[in-house]
Amino acid sequence: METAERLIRSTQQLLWERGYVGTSPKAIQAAAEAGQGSMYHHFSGKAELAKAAIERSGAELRAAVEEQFAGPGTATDRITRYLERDREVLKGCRIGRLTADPEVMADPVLRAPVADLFRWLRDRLAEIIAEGKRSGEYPDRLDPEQTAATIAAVLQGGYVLARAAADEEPFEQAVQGMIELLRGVAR
Amino acid sequence: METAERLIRSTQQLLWERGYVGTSPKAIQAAAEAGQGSMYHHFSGKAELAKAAIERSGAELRAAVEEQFAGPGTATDRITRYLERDREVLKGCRIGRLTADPEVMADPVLRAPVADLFRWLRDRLAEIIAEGKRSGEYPDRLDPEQTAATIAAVLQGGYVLARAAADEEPFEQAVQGMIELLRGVAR
DNA sequence: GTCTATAGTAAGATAGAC
DNA sequence: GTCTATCTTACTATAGAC
Repeated sequence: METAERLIRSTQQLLWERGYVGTSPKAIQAAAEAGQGSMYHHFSGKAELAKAAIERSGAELRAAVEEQFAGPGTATDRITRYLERDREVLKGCRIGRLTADPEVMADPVLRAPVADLFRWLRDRLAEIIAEGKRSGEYPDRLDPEQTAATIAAVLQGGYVLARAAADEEPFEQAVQGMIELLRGVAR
Repeated sequence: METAERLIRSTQQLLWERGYVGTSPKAIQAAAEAGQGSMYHHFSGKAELAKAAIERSGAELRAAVEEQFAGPGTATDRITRYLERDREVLKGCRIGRLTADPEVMADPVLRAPVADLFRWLRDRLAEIIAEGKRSGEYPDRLDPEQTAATIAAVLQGGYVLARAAADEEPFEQAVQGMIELLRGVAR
C-alpha cells in the first residue's frame, strides 16, 4: 500500500481511538510506519490528514448503512436491520465521537464531513419512515424527521452508555427498546 | 471562594469544554486564578483534580435529574419533564462527553463516577416505567430496563446530533420523537 | 519521496524559598 | 499555602541533505 494511503488509514484508526486532540503526528507516523518527512511530504500537517481521514470514514459509513437499508422488507424490517447490524460497540462511533473533540468542532473544515454524515443519515431514515407511512405501515401522526432523529440518537447514545458501563448491554437494551417502540407504533 | 474549590469548578468547566486529554494543568490554573504551586499543594496532579471534578459534576447532575422526576403526574409526565428540561444542548453532556476520552476510559478511577451516573440514571428511569406499568399506564409487554436505556440514549445521542449540526434542532426532534413514541405506547 | 537535524512551544510535574 | 525556578518529555512543524 502506498504511504499516503497508510497514513490516512492509520489516522482513521487513531481518530477513532483517541480523537483529534489526543492524536499526535508522531503516533500517526509510527502506526503508518512512515517517517516524519514522509508524512509532511504527503500532507501539510495534522489537520489536512485528519480531514482526509474523516471524509474517508464518512464515506465508508455511508456505504455500510446504505447496504443495511437496501434489502427487502417493510420499513421496520429495514430500520431493524440497520439497528441490529454488528458493531464494535465499545469502540463507539468513529464519526460521532468527533463531536466531543473541541478542535474538530471549532474547525469548519473538520466539522463539515461530520455534519454531512449525520444530515444524510437523518434524511435517509426519514425517507424510509415516510415510505412506511405511504404504505400504511405507520400511522399518519408519525413525524418522519422526528422519528429519524430519535433513531439516530438512540444509536449514538447507546454507544455512550455502553462505553460508560464498559459493557455492550446498555447499547443492546437501548436498541431493542427502540425496536419495540417502533413495532408498537407500526400496524 | 477557597482555592481548592475554584480549582475544582474550573476543572469541571474545562472537562466539559475540552475533555480530559484536551485540558492542561496550566489551563486549569489560569481559569482558577491559582498558581502552579497552589494547584499541586491541593491536589496531587491532573488526575486527582479531574476525579474530584467528575464526581462533583455527577452529583450535581443527579440532583438536577431527581428534581425533574420528583414532581407530580403520570410516568410519562415525569419522563417528559425530564426530557424537556432546559439544557445547554450545544455544549453537550458534561459526563457523557467523557466517554469519548481515551484516558478517562482507561483509568478505572476516572471512569467509575461516569459509570455510576449512567447506571443510576437507567435504574431510576426503569423504576418510573415500572411504576407506570403497575398503575396500568403502560402495557405489560413494555420492558422497563430496555425502555430506560432507550430514553437515556436518546438524550446522549441528541447531543451528538446537535453538536454535529451546530444546531439544537436535531436534539429537539429526537426528544420529541421519543415523547411521541412513549405517548403512543401509553394508554 | 524519504531521512535526519533542529527548533520553539507546551505538557505535567518537582524542589525549595518565602 | 503560594511563588518562582527548573526538569524531562512530547507536540508540531521546518530545513535541507540524499
